[in-house]
Amino acid sequence: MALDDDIYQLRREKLKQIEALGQPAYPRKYDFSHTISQILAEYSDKTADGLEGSRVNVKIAGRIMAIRLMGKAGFAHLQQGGQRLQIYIKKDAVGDKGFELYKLLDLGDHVGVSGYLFRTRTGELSVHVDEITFLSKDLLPLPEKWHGLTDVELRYRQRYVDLVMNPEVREVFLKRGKLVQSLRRSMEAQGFVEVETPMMQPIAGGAVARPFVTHHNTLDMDLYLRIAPELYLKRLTVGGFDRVYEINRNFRNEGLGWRWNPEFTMLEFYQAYTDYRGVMDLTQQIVEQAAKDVTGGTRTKWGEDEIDWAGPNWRRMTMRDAIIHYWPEAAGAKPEISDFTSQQSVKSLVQRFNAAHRHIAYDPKEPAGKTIAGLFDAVAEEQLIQPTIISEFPTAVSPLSKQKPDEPDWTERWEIFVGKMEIANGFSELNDPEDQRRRFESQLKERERGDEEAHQMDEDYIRALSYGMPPAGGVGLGVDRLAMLLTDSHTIRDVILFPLLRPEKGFAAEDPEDFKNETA
RNA sequence: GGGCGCGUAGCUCAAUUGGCAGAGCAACUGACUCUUAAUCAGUAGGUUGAAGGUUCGAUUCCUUCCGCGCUCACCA
Repeated sequence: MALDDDIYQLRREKLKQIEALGQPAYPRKYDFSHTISQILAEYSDKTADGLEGSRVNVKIAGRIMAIRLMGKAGFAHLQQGGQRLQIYIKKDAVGDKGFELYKLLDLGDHVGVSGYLFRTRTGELSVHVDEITFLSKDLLPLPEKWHGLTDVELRYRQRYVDLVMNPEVREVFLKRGKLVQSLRRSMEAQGFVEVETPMMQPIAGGAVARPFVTHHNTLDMDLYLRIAPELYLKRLTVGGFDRVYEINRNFRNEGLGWRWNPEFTMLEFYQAYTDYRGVMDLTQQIVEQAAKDVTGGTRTKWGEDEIDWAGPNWRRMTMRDAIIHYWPEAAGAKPEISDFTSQQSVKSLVQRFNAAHRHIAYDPKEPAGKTIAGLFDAVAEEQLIQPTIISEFPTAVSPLSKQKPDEPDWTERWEIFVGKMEIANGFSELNDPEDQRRRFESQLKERERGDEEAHQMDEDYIRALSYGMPPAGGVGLGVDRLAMLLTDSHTIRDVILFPLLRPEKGFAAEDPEDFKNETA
């Protein structure tokens, strides 16, 4: 981008000429009488005669998205609030100075106009302008007017331009806003209290992921950007907040992909005196309600498929049943429930699957439960388009969940899958401090085995549990992924306004080391 | 990180077998007082991502690098 190129200079020149006409270059305010959407809503069905009979005076503001000059008159389309309205400027009506100003306008400029509503010969609702006020200059040219901006990199880097040019992008983010609103409303309706817990944590806990590290100078300590708020929210249940939730960012230092961004938004909530089944039903309701609030119905398009969010369409099965159900024919006879009990039989399942289907990584030293979870991802996740709740996860991959009373290798935990994505995760919260210590210790063994993502020991968390945490169910819900599903967006970057990108050449940030030295 | 693909004017895209780098929109000048992808006449705009190589000649072929996209493996 050249800020000193010809068009930029030329438009600066025009801005000076506009000032010479007595219009400030960057005025402070403009008192409009209507938004464009209000006018479209109120007057779209009024006839030409009707508008002439009782004249409607309006004052609107917007960005010029199309402009046509014809000698001593002209048209333009103003865009505001994602809507467009045509204006008609006639030299006789706006005067010499007003018309001079109109001739100095460019695509992308902001103006305010006052006038009355009428219909043109072709019937388009328009404003017959009697006064133009200049509001702000667009010094850089907008992208081409009917293809818009399609270059994906530019769309993400210059989202402001993307939003001006592509109304469907604006729509996605309005829907995302409605989604978050709906989630908050559902939580509040159930008596949950919204809280904010640390983003910077001395121990990155509550999930299994690699964290980002940062440093606090005064305390001279490293801190982790949180990978989850979980352990803090559960401390709050110890403190007597029986129903708490937080909607905020988590940070995970992992790869990027169509459903992964290093920072992502999560709704996480904890409800005392219930278990995984209680929060399962609640989460299903919340999600179904969100679909209704965002889209107005319970059926949404998802690529080639249609997702039905209505209650009766939800399926529930255990992880083991899902592996059996979705077991590929090519991999031979379906597994039996008993195949999931011993290390040896799990290993042979993996071997059968790998031989027939595709290769999944397998480390014979890892716990059988971890292998089973990997097997589930490979066998079943790809098949789960319609809302499906998978329950009973291996204890080995669930260090914070309560075990099933009759099967200690399995936990009271579930996840919701929709459109081949995990969108929520909930469980009966482990509140026995001694059991929790043992789970952390076995995670530490995994860490020693080379699993960088295994959970760290958190002594203060165990101390909190030792004061007595009520029985509780807790849930994490991926807001970005739900937004993707409800807007038919097939990459997470289309529901994040400013996704992470490599820094642009020439726009590089200051070296953090320099900054450190300056402040030291 | 591996594999595949892409990078040409501000934007959207062309360029035959390796043979003069082009169009539309945007911009500039002029005409036009109901247009709407306004129209009409004219003008300007390029280190073809960068460096190197092959060749009489490279947007085109080769190598390296940079950037982007898709995809596979790990994470939600």
